[in-house]
Amino acid sequence: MQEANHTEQEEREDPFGGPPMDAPWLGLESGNPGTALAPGEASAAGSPKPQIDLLKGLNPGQAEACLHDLGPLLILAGPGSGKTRVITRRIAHLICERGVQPWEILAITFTNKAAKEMRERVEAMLPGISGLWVSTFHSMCARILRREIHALEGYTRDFSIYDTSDRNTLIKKLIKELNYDIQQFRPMVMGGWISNIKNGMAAEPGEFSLESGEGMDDEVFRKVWKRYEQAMRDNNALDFDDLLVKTLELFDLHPGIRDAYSRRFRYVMVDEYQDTNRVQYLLTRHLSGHHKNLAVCGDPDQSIYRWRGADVRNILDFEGDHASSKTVRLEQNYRSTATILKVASAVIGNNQERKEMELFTEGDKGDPVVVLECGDENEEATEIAAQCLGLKAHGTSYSDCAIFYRMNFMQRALEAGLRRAGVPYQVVAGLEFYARREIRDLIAYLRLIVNPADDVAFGRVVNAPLRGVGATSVERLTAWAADRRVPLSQACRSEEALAGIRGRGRKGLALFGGVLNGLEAARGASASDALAMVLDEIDVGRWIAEMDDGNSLADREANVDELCASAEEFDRNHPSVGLAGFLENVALVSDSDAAAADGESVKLMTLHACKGLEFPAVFITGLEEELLPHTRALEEDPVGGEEEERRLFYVGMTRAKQRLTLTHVTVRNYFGSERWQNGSRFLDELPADSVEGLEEDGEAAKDSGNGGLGAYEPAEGSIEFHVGDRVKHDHFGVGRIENIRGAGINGRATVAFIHSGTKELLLAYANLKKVN
DNA sequence: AAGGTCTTATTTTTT
DNA sequence: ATAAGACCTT
Repeated sequence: MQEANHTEQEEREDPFGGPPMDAPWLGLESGNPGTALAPGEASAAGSPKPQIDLLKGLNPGQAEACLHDLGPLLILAGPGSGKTRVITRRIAHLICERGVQPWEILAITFTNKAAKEMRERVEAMLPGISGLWVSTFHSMCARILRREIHALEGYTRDFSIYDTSDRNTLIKKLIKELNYDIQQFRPMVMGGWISNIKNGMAAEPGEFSLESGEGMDDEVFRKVWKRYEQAMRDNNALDFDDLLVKTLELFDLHPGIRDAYSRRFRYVMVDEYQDTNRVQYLLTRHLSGHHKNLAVCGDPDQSIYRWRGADVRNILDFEGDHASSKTVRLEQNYRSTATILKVASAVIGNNQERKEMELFTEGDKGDPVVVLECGDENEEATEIAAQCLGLKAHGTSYSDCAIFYRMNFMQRALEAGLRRAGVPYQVVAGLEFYARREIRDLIAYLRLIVNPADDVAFGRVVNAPLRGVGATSVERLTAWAADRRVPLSQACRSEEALAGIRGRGRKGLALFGGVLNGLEAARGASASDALAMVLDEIDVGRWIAEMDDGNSLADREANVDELCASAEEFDRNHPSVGLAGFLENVALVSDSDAAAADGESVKLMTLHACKGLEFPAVFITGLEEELLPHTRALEEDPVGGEEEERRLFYVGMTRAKQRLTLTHVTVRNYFGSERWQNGSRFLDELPADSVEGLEEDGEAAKDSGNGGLGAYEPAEGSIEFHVGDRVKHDHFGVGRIENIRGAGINGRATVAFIHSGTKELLLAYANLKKVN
């Protein structure tokens, strides 16, 4: 529109109307609005003074990366090499020593959690700083689009952001409308393809060979895809991939807009660069295109999201891609023992597609890595639980322990084992708050307020609470609305549309129309006010009382309260941003870091979820063929798949600071049936001299049981206890065994202590001694 | 429009 | 084994 006329004009005003940013939707920006220094003040006062000496404690490589000024920079950062430190110090250095203004720096991370951490660390060094952009690709794009999307045909700044499930809902509807069988053409699969294409995994839909291999499927797919794109436009909605793709489109179509951004960002930094996909690569290129001061940081060996479109080549080819780029290797590790590092390095050394790295540490050698073979997954769980108890007894906190697994189903047996042993645990990641039904419905109401064209949101709530509006009524309404190219939220308030619908459905739709009318007033309201209006309008109390999912009313009430609280908090932190900002926050900022409110508990997570974390004691379970390398990864691509699985294993191992234990079982229960498991090929890659409990050449080299290290071998089974024995316990004193149940590692004795009462103790840890 | 039965698929997950 | 979802019945 106006932009089209502008494009030839090279100069364009700063898209932000001058620093600092005027719409800190997502808290992307450092500095909170209340205390932020106006940029004028900052420059008038000269460069801000850092709280610490910015180069203090940095090793030569770190310092070099930190001091790098102009031109492309590749930071190859091994695990535990202090890369976040380097990035944050470099930001501070640019601002303090080189006179760079905060708003001239863009730092991109992969998760909101990482962005938050980075922002906090910069703020700690430079209190009061404001205007710095630290954000994820998605948040950044959402922010750019809110400002610029009117330049793209068919969208307004009130666009909705669809998550994966919204996307699938829409695709399902479209497949049905096209009269295809959703059993044959699964919405999820179709959605996945669309996403893959957008992420640049395939340039054209035709390049996808579909499983059934028939040309028909390809045609169906194209039709659905096309229809989907149209529907998204009609709904004024963008999915996660669109956020990036549309921004790219915007830059391609409107060089003036692109230039305004790339001029503004004198320095661009991208963290976890090994996980960028094609679209992110192109965005990065555009944004850093003017000044060419692009610094990327990452580790090819930790690229584990290929299945999601990440392309390691982006980092592997960085040097070839950017003439005169400088490369810094961060190879000193500050996390793990020398032994763990040696083992991990040996394994990853088997990968071909990588950059050679020589990790080293000045730390201790530490204990050998322990390999444990267990009978089945229950024994595996019990064994690990036992080790956790043992570690605890020796002064390690439960929160210092973490258990990783390749697949989620393995979580169950582990949980059960920990519960049996009384070890407190916490599953990291888990189900998100916003995935709950009542929350999703309320969000859909809010979305509908901001973006009346959002038919998916409409479909979600038109009959929630129940108004007697069924599939037939909605279909009728949809047909009417489609003819007139009008959104459902408008159609349901049209007399004419309702005339074509009979009975309960008509009444319900009219009722819903009334609700929407009542919510008109919420349009310009703050998040919490709008939410309050929704709650009032739909009579929440009755609604959640009638709801019949597996959850208790109290849970649902608590969830609603929590949503209210988070809306209020958002309003407090972002005054004058309003409802649209809150919705964006909800869509893009999953509150997984809020769930990480740890405590004294062992952490359970998938190998993917462990990236970026560290723990003194790490257990990696399921080192078995088919599982770690996972069969499906190998099927897709035997070589690349194996390498990616090896990287996954490497990421897991390098989380460990002190102790690393690897477990595998002989029989594992898979979806109901038992499966015999062979040890993982990766076990053969462990250097024997640094590992304990490894089978030698297939012979079951059973435990040589030498104590000393990680395995707190429970009393070695050497001491036999019987009912009636007098025993001594370090803490409880002397007592008599009343009962024994279970055997081996599970053995528990009920002991009546003279001074401490009767206790049931796990023989494995109680460290009981016989006394006469 | 709701309830009951049957089928089906179950890597990894952020945004 | 299990759970979610689709289909069919009332």
